[in-house]
Amino acid sequence: MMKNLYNGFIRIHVLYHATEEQICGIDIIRELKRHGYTVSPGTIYPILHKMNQDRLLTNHNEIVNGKRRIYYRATPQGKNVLEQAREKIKELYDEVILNE
Amino acid sequence: MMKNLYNGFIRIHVLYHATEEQICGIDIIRELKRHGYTVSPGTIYPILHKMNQDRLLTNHNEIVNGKRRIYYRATPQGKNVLEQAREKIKELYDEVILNE
DNA sequence: CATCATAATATCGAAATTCGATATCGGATT
DNA sequence: AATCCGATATCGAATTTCGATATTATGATG
Repeated sequence: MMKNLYNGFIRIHVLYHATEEQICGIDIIRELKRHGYTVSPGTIYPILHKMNQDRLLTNHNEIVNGKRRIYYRATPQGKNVLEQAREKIKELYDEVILNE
Repeated sequence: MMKNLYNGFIRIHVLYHATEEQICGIDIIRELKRHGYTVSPGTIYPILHKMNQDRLLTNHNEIVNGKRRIYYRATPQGKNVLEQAREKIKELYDEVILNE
């Protein structure tokens, strides 16, 4: 049950990083691991595809070290969704952390 | 897509309130509305049942104003899950809010 | 004591999502 | 052109989602 407590968290992390810099699937898996989330390729790629399809992320190909990578960046719409998410995070924080 | 960004947030709010006081479905719908989340009965009751079944919440009946209410409180396990969630929230906050 | 009104909860079920497992792709090296 | 391997794509059974709808339980009414 409590696995999917954090699905939204993961998406927000992705959106945030895609705002700061261009990211690819492998980068994100590593980045999320740093945050304590272990996500497999079968998890992250469908997320990226969905967010791309929903116009929250754009993508372009690059060759790095002889390997093809698909880099993603947040679109204006993606940034907008992130901004809304920030409000929700602040509120959750105020309620659950500051009142503890 | 972005509706289910906040599913986890809603569950955490529920868990938090169930730690502070006893809550019933109707209370939660009102409380979540206060936080900007509009959830219907068809959404909240399955959530409560699931969390109850997963031993994060206990329940007991009460008659209030001639109506039966099922009140929920967080179990020790539920409080534990909330505690873990707090860590994740802090981390998300540090990353997404403080670095903005 | 039936019946109604209503607050609160329960259930349904088609559609969407989840994610580990597995397959595929594409460039480099030899 | 064969092979390797980092990176991405796909599969699909199981689970989740949530608006719509039904049911329940209690007090009030006649």
